[in-house]
Amino acid sequence: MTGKEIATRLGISMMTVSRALNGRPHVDKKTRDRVLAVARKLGYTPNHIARSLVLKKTNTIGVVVPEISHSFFPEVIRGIEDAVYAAAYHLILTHSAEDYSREQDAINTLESKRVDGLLISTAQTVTDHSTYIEAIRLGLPIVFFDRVVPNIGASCVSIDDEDCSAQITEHLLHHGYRQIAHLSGPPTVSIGKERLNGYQKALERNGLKVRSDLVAQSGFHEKGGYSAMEKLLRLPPRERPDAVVAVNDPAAFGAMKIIQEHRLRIPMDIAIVGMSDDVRAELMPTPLTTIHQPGYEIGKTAAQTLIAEIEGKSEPGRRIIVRTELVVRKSCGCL
Amino acid sequence: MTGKEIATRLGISMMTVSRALNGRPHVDKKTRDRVLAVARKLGYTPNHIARSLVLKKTNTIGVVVPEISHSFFPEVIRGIEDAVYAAAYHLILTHSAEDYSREQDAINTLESKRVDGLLISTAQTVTDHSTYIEAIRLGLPIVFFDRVVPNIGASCVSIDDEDCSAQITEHLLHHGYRQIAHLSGPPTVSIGKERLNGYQKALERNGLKVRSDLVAQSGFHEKGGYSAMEKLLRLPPRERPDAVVAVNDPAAFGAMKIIQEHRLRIPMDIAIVGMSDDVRAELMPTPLTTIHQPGYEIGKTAAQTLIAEIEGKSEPGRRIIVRTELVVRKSCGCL
DNA sequence: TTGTACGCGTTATCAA
DNA sequence: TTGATAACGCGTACAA
Repeated sequence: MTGKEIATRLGISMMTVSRALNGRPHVDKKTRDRVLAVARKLGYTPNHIARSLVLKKTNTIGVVVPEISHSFFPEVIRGIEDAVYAAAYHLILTHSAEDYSREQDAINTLESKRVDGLLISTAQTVTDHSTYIEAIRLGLPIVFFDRVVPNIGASCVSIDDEDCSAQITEHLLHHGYRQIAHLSGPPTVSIGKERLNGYQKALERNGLKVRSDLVAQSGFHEKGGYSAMEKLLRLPPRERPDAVVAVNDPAAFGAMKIIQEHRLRIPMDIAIVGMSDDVRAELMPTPLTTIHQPGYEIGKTAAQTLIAEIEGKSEPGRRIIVRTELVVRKSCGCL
Repeated sequence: MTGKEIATRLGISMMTVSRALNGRPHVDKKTRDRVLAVARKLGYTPNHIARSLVLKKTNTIGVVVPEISHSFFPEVIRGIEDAVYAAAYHLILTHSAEDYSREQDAINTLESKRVDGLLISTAQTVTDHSTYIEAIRLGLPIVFFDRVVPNIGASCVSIDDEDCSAQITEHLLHHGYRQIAHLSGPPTVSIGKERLNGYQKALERNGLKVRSDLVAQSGFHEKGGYSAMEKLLRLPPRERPDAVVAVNDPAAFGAMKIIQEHRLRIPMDIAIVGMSDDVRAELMPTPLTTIHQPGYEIGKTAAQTLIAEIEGKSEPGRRIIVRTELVVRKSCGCL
């Protein structure tokens, strides 16, 4: 079913059909009604592919996430979907599985599919930003979210990672902990670096030295948290941490597991805090103190920002910070 | 950057460029190398829109899920994404937010975008199947997953809901429970109906009558589970259930909450089981016995089935059952 | 109000 | 091995 068929069937021109179907002016009401009637009867479906080709606009945005199934990103995607739906856009979803070359693959195809813009949260293994820069140079708007790449001309939507990390570290300091360790994320990813910075600055602001033996790289997952914590527990008793700031909740879960296997008590022997407020955080044997990261809002804001840029209503290169909230539970020992 | 530009720049025809770029035969090796070199230098990106228009093939499938953020569907989507990526297809994601008209909207746009096939899990409020039937009639393959619509010519991938429900009900029966209640899903959705059937059949097979006062409609969410259970707890003590089969884990969580508010003990006073194996199930104060639903596998299988049908390698109308597993924890009282 | 010509970027077909 | 032509379905610009 094409517009042309409707046209010949009605003995009118394709143009009139097009105008009628799109609710454009300059078409007689009677003609319009006849067109709409025939269209409905014949089950006409407009062909967005053809339309996109001539208009050079797909009303589609491409999304690249590093991971689909861990509670935070689904929330973000829901926020994106809501914003995108409200603006009558659509969403091609790809995931990089934390793999750089797969991410590049995704970006290339998304470009081939002529999406109007890109929403990206970078993979852990990303080191080179040339793909992003090239896309931007060619006029394809990009908005980064959560794991962002600032200062290359793209807008970024995230929480203030450094500040969050400093805030939760200071929460521990104010409650008397002095040997505070950090389970750090991959240093290649923005949030890994910034959360480490926040942790260090909080210590320094409070007159403590940063001890490098108290920083263990865990990555973002439970397994990494487990083994990084294992390393810290091997320190001589007097040098062991009395509290731990994990780069995110899953890493904290892994750490909590091995702490318990060592028959140490949380928070009495070791306090621990996370970041992200995973669904599981409040259900742990000792509920986890953490920072709530509003995934839905991050997604929605990122999508709205991107669409505004696509439509020329907003300039690229903005840095948008979404507000977070400290959620105090039992694992930090102050309740 | 278009193929035509490469052609004029090299003084050859567009067709030769096309052949070279797509690795087709009948093009001189030297010519091919020159084309590829220029393409790279100029940053040429093939235009899938134009290609799709002439080929009548987008290599894209549309996915409609009722809900994005609740642990099961993200798993499914990850499975879909993996299968789709492996077959060099892409994925347009939409969500219906359990709303029928929004689902129809999504299907219509997906048709307009000329996706090669549809992967659907129906919204709760769906009553009318004509949109699906019409799409199938027009030659657009559909595969339903999880919440399926059998017997309309589309393949369905799901667990055997009736059997699962019967199995977990019999697990309770074998352990001596006799007044078993059911928190049921919406009767309009396949899994709601079938799980109710399974529950009833299990009772009947074991010589028990189904008591309608022990069936309370909870829907799929925590809140519904809470209020449905509230109703059951208002029964006179002797008529109260000694065990509960919830239609899914979230409904069970809601029920557990009010059971505890009534200072009743799980499983001593009331045993309870769920279905779906939510991430939170094992972390509840009393870990929940449930049936593990392999979301990743459901998604992957559904996508593979759809792609096979798109490519004519498989016939529609198949009924694929994915294996499940009973996960026994403390809430059923047999540990 | 309506219609005509042309173009969007690509591929299939057939001829050279 | 190469190229010319037509076609995919629609919208813009202009003319009638």
